[in-house]
Amino acid sequence: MFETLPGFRDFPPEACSRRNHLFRVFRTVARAFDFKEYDAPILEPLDLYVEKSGAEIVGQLFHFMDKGDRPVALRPELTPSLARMVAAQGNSLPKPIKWFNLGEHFRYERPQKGRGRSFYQFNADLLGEINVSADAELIGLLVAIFETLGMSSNDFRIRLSDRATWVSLLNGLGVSEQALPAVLNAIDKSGRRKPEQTMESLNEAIPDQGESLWQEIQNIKKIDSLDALAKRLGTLGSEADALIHQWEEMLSFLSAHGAKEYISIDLSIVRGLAYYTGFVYEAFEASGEGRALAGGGRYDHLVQKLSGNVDIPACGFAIGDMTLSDCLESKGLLPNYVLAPDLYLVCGEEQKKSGISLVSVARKGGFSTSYSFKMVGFGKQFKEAGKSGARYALILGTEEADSKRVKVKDLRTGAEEVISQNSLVEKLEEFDATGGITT
RNA sequence: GCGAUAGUAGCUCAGUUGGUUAGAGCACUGGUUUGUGGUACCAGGGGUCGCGGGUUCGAAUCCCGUCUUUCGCCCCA
Repeated sequence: MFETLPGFRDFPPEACSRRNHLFRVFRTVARAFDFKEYDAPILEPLDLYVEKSGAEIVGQLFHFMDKGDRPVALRPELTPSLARMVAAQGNSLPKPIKWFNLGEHFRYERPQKGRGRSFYQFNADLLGEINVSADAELIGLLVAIFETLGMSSNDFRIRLSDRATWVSLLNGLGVSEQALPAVLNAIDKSGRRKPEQTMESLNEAIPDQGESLWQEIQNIKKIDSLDALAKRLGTLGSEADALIHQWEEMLSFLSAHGAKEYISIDLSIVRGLAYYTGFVYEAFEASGEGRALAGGGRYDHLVQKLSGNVDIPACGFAIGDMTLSDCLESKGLLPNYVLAPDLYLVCGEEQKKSGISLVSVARKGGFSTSYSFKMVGFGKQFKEAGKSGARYALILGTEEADSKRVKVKDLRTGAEEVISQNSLVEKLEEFDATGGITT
């Protein structure tokens, strides 16, 4: 027997329909925000990812040499492909660019709760706009997706932070430009590491000041309101005014989006990646347990880094399907879908062929229809009709066939009505419009 | 890559100090039923007990290895 590779999943119909439910919501809400769907290759040159993330990334990729001796990798993320695409079309694209994608991604990592080697991600990015209203639009989209999936403010929260604020605060603490990436990285990890480990990392970045810096960082991480932030920034002069203004703008835009109730100001969010430049955020289940449901932020210089010539500001976020499915399931928000036809044909052996012709008419009229492939009795066929979950049985015996009619039985109410075969589709639509057949 | 946990039918699980032909429920298929359905009753199919080796007269059971699952570490784009 063969099994799926570790970290990969099969999707039999029920699981597939649950997955497609997520996809449907992603697409519908993204369109409501006027984001355009795009796609990119699943297989890319290995260097595309090395360029962005460094050589260490290779160990976490599915990669191999193709038959033309090209080093290639299954995509672990979409941003580099997006940057290439945007850069290729350069300045000819009207701004802002609002694009989204829904696709499978691959990472060669140890499978764990909420993390596999193959997973689906919804990516939304907004490029060519520097104003915070763009960042707010994306968080608005994220919130709208979660709300459409049935979650409320009791179910999830978005922790909002700002890299620019961190950079100013750290500058104020005497952290040099060169040491910044390492310090930010240590801050990002500090939430899931022992304090000693963080201090060690900080000492490496800034010799002998790790301990005092760690004290300050812990204080900053506790900031959870605009007032507290303003107080802390107060010592920085005019730079502080600009930062506070950005925060105020952001929060008032989020209010306008109806997203404010989901937002927690939380400076402990930094995100591991070096390329974030502005607001960053992560969505979590309300209890704070588990992996992030989604994450994103502003990355104003990444496109230039990857493309070499086109400089375009950008922000975006991604939602992974595994943590989200787990979360929705635990809240009973992933209903089991009934994959049922609308109609089921019940007929005598003599009427099989004309029955299938009738089925063909119903199908063209938009009604999903099944029938038994075997010659079995009426009783058996009714049993199968019931099991199929169909709303109506189409009954075609000698009585009906002789008079070019067909009996329609509402399998929920048990009521029946004999109608002309010519009017099948229109009568079925009528039955559905009035809530079925009643006696 | 490291540590822990588990693996018996499609699913959930029994299986005695090692002892005859490995079981149950659900699911599936067929029948009771050749014009009225999901119930009921009856029957059936389906297992190299994860895989490989070892101990033993005899292994689902004990030992070793290996693969896979789940959880944690590392990492988390």
